[in-house]
Amino acid sequence: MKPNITSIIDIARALGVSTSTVSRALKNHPDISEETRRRVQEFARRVNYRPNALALGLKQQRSFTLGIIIPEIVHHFFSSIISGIEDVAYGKGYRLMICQSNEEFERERINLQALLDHRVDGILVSMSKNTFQYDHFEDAVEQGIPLVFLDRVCKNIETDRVVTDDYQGAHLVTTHLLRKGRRRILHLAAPQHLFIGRERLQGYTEALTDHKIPINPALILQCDTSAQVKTLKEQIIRLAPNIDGIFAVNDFSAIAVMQLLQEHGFQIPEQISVAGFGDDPIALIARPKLTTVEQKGYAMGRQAVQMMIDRLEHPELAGEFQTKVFSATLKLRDSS
Amino acid sequence: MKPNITSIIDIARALGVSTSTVSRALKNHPDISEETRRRVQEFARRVNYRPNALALGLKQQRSFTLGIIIPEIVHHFFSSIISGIEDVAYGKGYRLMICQSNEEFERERINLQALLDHRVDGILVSMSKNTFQYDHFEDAVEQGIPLVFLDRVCKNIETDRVVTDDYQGAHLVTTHLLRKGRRRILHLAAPQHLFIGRERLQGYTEALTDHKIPINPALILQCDTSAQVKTLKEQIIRLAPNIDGIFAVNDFSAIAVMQLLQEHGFQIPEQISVAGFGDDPIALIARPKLTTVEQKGYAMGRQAVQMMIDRLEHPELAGEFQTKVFSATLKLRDSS
DNA sequence: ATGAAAGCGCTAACAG
DNA sequence: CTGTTAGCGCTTTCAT
Repeated sequence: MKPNITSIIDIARALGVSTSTVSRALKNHPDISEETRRRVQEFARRVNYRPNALALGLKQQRSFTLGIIIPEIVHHFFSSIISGIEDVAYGKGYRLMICQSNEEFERERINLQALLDHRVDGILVSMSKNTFQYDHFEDAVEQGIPLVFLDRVCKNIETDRVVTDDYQGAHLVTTHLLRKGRRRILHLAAPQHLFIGRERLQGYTEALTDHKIPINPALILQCDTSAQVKTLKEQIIRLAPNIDGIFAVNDFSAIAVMQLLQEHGFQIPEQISVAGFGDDPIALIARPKLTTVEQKGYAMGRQAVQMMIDRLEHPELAGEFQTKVFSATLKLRDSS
Repeated sequence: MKPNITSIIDIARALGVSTSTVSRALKNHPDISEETRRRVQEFARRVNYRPNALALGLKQQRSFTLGIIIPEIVHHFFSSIISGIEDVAYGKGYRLMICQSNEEFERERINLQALLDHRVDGILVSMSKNTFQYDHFEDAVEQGIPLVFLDRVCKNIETDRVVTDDYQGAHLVTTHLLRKGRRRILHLAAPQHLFIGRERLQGYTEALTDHKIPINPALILQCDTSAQVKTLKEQIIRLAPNIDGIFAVNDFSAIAVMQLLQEHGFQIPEQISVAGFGDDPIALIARPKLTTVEQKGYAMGRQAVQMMIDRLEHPELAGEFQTKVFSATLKLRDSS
């Protein structure tokens, strides 16, 4: 930040007017004479004047910057969310500060604080897997910073939310497996303190119940990463001969388990049908192509900022908090 | 940004001292009495005081924020870069503003301007594919904002750079294919205005030349996305019977072409060996697993911020600009 | 139609 | 050891 950047003061000095005149001329204030406005704007353009966003933010108590905290940017779902957010945010003149929690609570807390320090106008959050306490979110809300939770929502905090209908998606895909004649379906579940984990498990169990199939707890494993599939390798292989379907809570574990089974000679989908959740691009790379549930990350991101900006720009019609639910659709492919 | 956030002024008022005393006490200035320091710090902690980064930035002409412009966050390579950047930047007290150009020049220009408006201290850039003019970068440099180019460097601008040894990587993988006895190797190339495109092509051609194999221009196709593989489908299939190897400029096109060939009955690697570049996680999902060149995104990101922060914090030893080259290593897998 | 002055939150030179 | 003052860049009353 070198001093050789032009400020409103430089322009004022150069043109022999006051800074207030320059300020007004620049934003087409009606009080300013045509002549002065022209001179100022022309000069500003010539010297490539750009307002200092820091000064603006300080003055207006409004930074036109939004914060984002997501678990891991490397996951396609989250990066799609970011793209969605970015596309509408930029269009409306907002900038973004993006942080990753890396699924760590402490990092999430620090990130949140950093965003507050920078006086962002609002924060979009997808909670880390390892967040079990919520004071940091409460602090933000108390300071008057609106939050919008995305996908990984925090039920203990009253805010706007944007989620996938996880229950419905899980029900949908489990039902699909059942219709294919699968009866002994293994569920690779997400941690149960996560709302999405509970919802997807419930979709699974209720679909089974709808088909009068008793729930077998031995067929519910907590296993939501490919690394965990490796860890639980033995156990899964032991189960394999006795199952005919798998519903994994995301595509990573779905593909990992599919490949594990293939290495052990199981035919997918002939012997075991496999389905995932999320429709990550890898679902199309895997062989067989993975049946999965589409989750509309990009659209969810757009929706989330939309709600945020509405709230920021129309605090009067604040009203109640909203939860926007995106329904999930089945992507039928070759693995089931 | 509600006014109910405590400022240094509130603390001063509450404790009956001046704001400068508070400011000094907070940063352990030696002039302040033990007693006052304790009182101030205690109070600050109690009311959860946090300095306003906007005010700080304005005052110190230094925002402790870095900008990043990358083509697309959804690509694993770029999100790894971001993770690397983030990990060291946060450790050193810098925050990040991340922007995507979506491979559009105009978006890149706008993003750059937005970052300058926010008075970031420096900008890390990986150029868009469609950037053919560089005035926006020059402007930044002229304003005294240091740039560091990452991977997609701009040769026309004098700055620090962090790159993969694309030439060497391409030479390595092509040589590998040659050693496997492949002689008619198709190269799916990146656009030639990109430095990486030229370097990888050159690695390919020189490896062939080293083996006394004449370059066949018909075996060089510009095709660096899976979408383009689809577009060039017919042409590729027509070539297929006459080739025995493929070196693709990245893993997306490598896998797309591999799957295209498989659908048309070609055996990989028996009939045609395929190799990519980048070592994206999809290389391990594809079947056969893709031979590729590892590109150390995370490490490159770390290196790039490191150089940036060094430059910012030690302008005195500014010296010449540096280019840090990461050598590429071959990931031998089943597709070759 | 324009300018002077105050203030957003903070720091630092200068005074005492 | 502490306070006063000025100023970072900008907006906005309030005068004129």
